[in-house]
Amino acid sequence: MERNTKQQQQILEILKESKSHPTIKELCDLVNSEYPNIGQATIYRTINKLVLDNKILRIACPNGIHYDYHKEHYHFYCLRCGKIIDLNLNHDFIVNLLSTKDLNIFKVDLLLEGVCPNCSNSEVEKDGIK
Amino acid sequence: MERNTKQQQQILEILKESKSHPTIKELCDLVNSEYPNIGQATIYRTINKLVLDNKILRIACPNGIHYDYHKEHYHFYCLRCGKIIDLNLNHDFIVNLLSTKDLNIFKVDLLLEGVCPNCSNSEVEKDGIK
DNA sequence: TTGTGTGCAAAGCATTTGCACGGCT
DNA sequence: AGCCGTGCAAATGCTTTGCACACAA
Repeated sequence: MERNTKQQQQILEILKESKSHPTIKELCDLVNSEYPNIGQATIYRTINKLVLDNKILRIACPNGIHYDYHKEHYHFYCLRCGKIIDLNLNHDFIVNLLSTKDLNIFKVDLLLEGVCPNCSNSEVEKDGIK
Repeated sequence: MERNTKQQQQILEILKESKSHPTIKELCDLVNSEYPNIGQATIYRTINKLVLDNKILRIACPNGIHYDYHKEHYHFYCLRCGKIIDLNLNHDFIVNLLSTKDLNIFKVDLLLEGVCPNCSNSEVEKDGIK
């Protein structure tokens, strides 16, 4: 039977409170700065379980995997600064868009890539994406 | 200056001819079965370059990264059998859907996850997704 | 001819795993 | 009390890198 341990609650809480979309490494640092005795194996095991249980989101960006507590929204990845911006697209609309197919859609994984307003406005590297 | 080597052409050709959406490992096997003396470092370097140059697609699935020669289409990942199915969604439509934002969209990364018709019809594991 | 790309092997990381112990239930 | 989850450290596996050589330009 499945147990609800203090560590799992604490890890989920840290991710929930994090404003950013941390990578595993960043999450380990966040967790360990508050709870130094949680081992990284536990963090990996917990995160993997949470993803499988659909309790958190796994965002596959060009610069690696990020995690997000909130669900039912999508993300934009800035190719210049790497910032991840939350998008409030209508979830049902997108699912409807795809429901003409004879496929049972459980999950929509959508990541937009481009240049965020900050980077668009900056004068640096205006000659193109690298 | 950038060189156009035989190895790069051969690797791209193998990926182009592959009907599936191979992982790096599968691609290495495919390439080496035809060209045994291409080293895996070369395959990694080539693939990474091709992705950066937007010549091939990098599909981040729950079971790992897959690659695809064809562009301008999207994918469905079957949570049961892991098969990847090409979707012919209208690219412009999806981009328009998102263009209301003040973001410069360069690329749309869309992966649908669910159960494919094959797996839906099969009697096995009909009690749910694992 | 020149310098980038390749092949090999080793290094470097990220992630997983084995095992003994701790603590939910 | 029983047993799943944890912590530690080691193992594993994937990806990158250093270096000498090959070959495209």
